[in-house]
Amino acid sequence: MTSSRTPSQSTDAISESQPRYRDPEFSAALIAWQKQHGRHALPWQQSDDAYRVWLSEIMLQQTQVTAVLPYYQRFLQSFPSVFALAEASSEQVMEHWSGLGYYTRARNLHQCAKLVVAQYQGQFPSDPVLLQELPGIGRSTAAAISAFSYGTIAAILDGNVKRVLARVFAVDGYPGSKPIEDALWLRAQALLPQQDIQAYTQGLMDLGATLCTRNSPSCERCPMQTRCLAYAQGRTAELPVRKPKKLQKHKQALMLVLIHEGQVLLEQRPDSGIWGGLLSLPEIGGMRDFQATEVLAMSEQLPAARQLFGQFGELTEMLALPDFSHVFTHFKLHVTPLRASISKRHAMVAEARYVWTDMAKISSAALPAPIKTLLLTLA
DNA sequence: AAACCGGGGCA
DNA sequence: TGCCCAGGTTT
Repeated sequence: MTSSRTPSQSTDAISESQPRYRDPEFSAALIAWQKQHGRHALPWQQSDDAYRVWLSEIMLQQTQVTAVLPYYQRFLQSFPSVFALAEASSEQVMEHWSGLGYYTRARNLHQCAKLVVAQYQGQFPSDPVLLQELPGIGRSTAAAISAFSYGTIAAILDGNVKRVLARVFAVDGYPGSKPIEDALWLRAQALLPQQDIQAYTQGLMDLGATLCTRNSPSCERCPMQTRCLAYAQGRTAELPVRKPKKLQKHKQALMLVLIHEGQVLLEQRPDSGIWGGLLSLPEIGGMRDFQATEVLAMSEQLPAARQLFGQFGELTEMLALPDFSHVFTHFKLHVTPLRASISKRHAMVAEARYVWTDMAKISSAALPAPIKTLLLTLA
């Protein structure tokens, strides 16, 4: 089998096992640019103390530099070492994080400090593989910490770096997808310099944060301009490829509007789930997923509606009111309100979760906004 | 209103 | 293992 290999196959096999896309000029240009034009005055750049580097990297996840600055300073004052942080109470830590957002970061931070003290005598490991086992530290953050603190040559790949690489190498496809992300990690690793890893890593971050921005990048000042494929192809606006918008989920619900002598029938919703614990209109069949192209098959549900209404009075008429919809974070709810009239209200209410409520009190009742709006138009 | 985001958590 | 989410900010 080996003897049948063509020369080109052999070459491919070799290049597979070695870093591909090697390009020493890329790192050289980036390092030179960083030293001259990059950011050097940030507080966490004044030390290679792993504790400070780690703290800054965690704070900078999903948070901009300007927002982090005051928190970083205050945090260091109160917790000057990993030991101080490990010994602090959760309340103290959360207090200092309060306002930064993404509070699981703070919980992971505290837990991580305790682990570093317990497992590593307060010394953050220099091996990115070990760093990555700690809570709140992923592959990219581990590489950044070890590079800045110990000079370890390891690749980062955060959102800024993805954007830079996708543009410079005109990488098509959504960078969040597995194959594209894998390809970008390969690039990031192959491009690593043999020295100046701090300036290189900082340069990647600076370039993405200051010049190679999402919108209207400053290509005229970019050290990569002559080698940027997206620039050459006039595609900086379309690269990196945006996340494919996930198709909207739709749910439908049939809701009953039973109004009699100035009162409306409401139902207490379960504590969990949408509109948890609020009063709402009684619902038939629950909220069901449906395709946007489908038409609500209301006729199938009319018997159930008739039966429910019948518990509360002598049904005389039912008619569908106009549909309305309401957008939630994860789906769009389409509601068909079904209006009923009764000639006489039964004395007994079938279940305690149903309550007759004065229409005059609707505006001050704890109802979901779209339901309240509907009822107010009927009042 | 819609895109974006590193890591965690869960199918 | 791979996908999706929570919980924020920015455009």
